[in-house]
Amino acid sequence: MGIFTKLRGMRDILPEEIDIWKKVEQTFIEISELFDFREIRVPILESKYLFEKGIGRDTDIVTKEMYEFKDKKGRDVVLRPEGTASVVRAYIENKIYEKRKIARFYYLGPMFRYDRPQKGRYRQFYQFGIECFGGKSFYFDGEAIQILNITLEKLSIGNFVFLVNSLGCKNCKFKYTEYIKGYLKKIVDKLCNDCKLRVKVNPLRVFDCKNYSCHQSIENIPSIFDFLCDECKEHFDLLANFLKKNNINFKIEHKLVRGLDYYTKTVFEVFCKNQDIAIAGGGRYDYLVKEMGGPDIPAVGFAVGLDRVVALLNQEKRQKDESIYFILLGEQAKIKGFDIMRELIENKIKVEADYEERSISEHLRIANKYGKKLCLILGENEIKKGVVVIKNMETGIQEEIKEKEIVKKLRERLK
RNA sequence: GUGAGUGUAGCUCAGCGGAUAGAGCACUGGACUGUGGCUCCAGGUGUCGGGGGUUCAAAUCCCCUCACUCACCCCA
Repeated sequence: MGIFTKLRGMRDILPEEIDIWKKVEQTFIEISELFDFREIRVPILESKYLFEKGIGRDTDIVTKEMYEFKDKKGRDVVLRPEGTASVVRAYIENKIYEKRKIARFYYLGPMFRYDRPQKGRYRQFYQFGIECFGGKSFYFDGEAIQILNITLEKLSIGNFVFLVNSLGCKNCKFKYTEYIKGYLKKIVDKLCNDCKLRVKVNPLRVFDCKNYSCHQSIENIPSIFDFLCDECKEHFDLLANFLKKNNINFKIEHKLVRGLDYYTKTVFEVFCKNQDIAIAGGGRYDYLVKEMGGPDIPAVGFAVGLDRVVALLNQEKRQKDESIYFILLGEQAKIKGFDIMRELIENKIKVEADYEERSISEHLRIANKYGKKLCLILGENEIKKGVVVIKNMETGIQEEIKEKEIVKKLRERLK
């Protein structure tokens, strides 16, 4: 090991893994674009206050998980911990609402949270997300879930389920939270230390506690559904009906609460049973645009943890080296080899060459180790005859071919 | 931020107070000088994560530190 190592929670994504990353990203992009979502690229560095306002001042993300520092002018800046706040900012700042009734965006890129790393969790991680502004119909919620579902299916991610809940509108959410706070205060002695804190900061989070005794204590706690107004209830019922009709594997989870303050009405999460981990989360945020200084416009979106999706796919398979290994023996062959390679790349045939002086045995051993299917051999003998040898590494069969037929023959042999 | 576990060869790991620190795979050279995989032979495989301490003696025990892994909090 050298002197330098990567910072904690950071990672290198090596070429072997890149194909699968590209596939995951491309699939999300493709499906989202088919629903006419458009890419938006927002800065990685933003003002700290954007997230205090957006995510919530008391959330864990803001209080202890942001990479924050002062720039040279003393401004408080942070590496973005999530994408929604930035996209909302851009939506308002660029007055998109003047141009479009419904505005659909997708984004892609690194996010940063100063957490302790563990399985599926890094300090720099990657998210793909969509945000749809301007629609309050449940169909927009359904569309977001549908996009996620189609993409995950297309990627052959198995064994996942959508957990769905409603937090209600501003009024319902407030009433319920106050009720729960009162309820918990009465039984506070039975709760664990973490939960005692939660009662003050975010009472609904007590639902997520894994402590058995806490679980018992709140077993009979009334559900949010007893507090939903008619409109919220209808919104949720219609969405549930939509999901059923579209054969989406979902489960109503009354105790699903998400840690970002801005969510209202629909919240959901994609939970993968194989890894026992959530790979995506999202929901509706009808007041955020207004709270951040824009007009009163509802919105819904989700974010996917790409690292986690890639991890699920990575266990499955790896690809073989598809390029051709070009063996060049001697100086003359190298000179001539460049002419041939030029012709190959013009015909989109991938070729790898090693220009070091090596014996043919060594070259073949290397090609074998790399898992090459075909080798191209060019040495003095071949130059004299005006030919090149194609060797199939699986069968061992070699054939001499005329220079002019190289592209044609390689195409045939690559099939 | 809290808790647990692990750091020894390129990789996977054994050694857990005693001599010059080991195995498998990989790697390098040769048998085989323009033909890989198979076999055989010969070999480097090393700040034992770093620093300090205990001891005649430390990879081994103790303390500190760093890194990784997992769990909690929280989240993708």
